Amino acid sequence: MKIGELARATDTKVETIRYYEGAGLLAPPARTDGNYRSYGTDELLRLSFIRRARDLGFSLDEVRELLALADDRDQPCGAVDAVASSHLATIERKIADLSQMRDELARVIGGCRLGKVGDCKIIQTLEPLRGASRR
Amino acid sequence: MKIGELARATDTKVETIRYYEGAGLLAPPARTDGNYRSYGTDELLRLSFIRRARDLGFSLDEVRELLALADDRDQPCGAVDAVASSHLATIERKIADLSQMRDELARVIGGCRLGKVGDCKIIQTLEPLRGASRR
DNA sequence: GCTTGACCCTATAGTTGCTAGAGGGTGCAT
DNA sequence: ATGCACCCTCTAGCAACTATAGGGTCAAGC
Ligand SMILES: [Zn+2]
Ligand SMILES: [Zn+2]
Ligand SMILES: [Zn+2]
Ligand SMILES: [Zn+2]
Repeated sequence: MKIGELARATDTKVETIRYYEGAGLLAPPARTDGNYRSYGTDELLRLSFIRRARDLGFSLDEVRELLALADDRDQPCGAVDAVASSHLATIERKIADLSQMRDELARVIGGCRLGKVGDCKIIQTLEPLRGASRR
Repeated sequence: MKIGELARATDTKVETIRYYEGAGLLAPPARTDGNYRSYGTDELLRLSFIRRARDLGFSLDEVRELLALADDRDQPCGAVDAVASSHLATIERKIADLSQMRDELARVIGGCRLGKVGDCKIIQTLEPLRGASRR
């Protein structure tokens, strides 16, 4: 199949597929006489793998690692688990950071009485030495 | 004060301060005879504002907007509230997305029995079609 | 008065993961 | 032969920095 078909089949943009090839996630495929990339089922499977991993938030480096690990089917899967678990920890850290941001931001916004800018709690919070609330 | 002092006072890297200047968040400051940037209290306050806004996750575009709004102290603060509220909504969307990722990833990892890669639930989840019909 | 070292300067490229464009070639139908 | 959808390579752009390279400045110590 041509790159456009592969793109439709995997819900990926054509440019992204070419980008993955340049990034070493997909091997350079066979070419037609007209120099078009020509893909088969293997590439479809590999790209599906990549897309699913990306949907789970894995970085391209992690995806590369997972792809390499997936090829050694008889090895123990501890390394796979390690990549996934450390990624999960990263996501949880991000959620924690964002939740703290959300709480603080919501608190600040809650203080706004929709008056003048000079009296706005949001602005005062951002202006440390001129306004009220310090932390 | 020189840029290094300002950097220490605001917990910002020197390069970041210069970057903010190039990005139009800080005006080009006065220079010494030796062509060193020379900052005063105004710049310290402005950079503190920027850092606090960044800590709350505002984009540089949003910070620019907030800085502009903060200057018109007699205007109503509705626009400030709008920027902050829409940013809060963005953060909440991010948290929701990441939480879904976390749940799915945790579920997948929970299925791993630490056997061989070929039997690993993590790998199988990423390889949608291979579980049934391989090659 | 000369060197050392901490600090400063500009300009440019790298990071992540794509996305968009320019400027062209291919393949098929009308 | 002409239009059109699709493909090609190469380059630049996005956010928000960060990190070099290759210099200049300034005060202290010998
Ligand atoms: Zn990760
Ligand atoms: Zn307000
Ligand atoms: Zn925002
Ligand atoms: Zn496993």
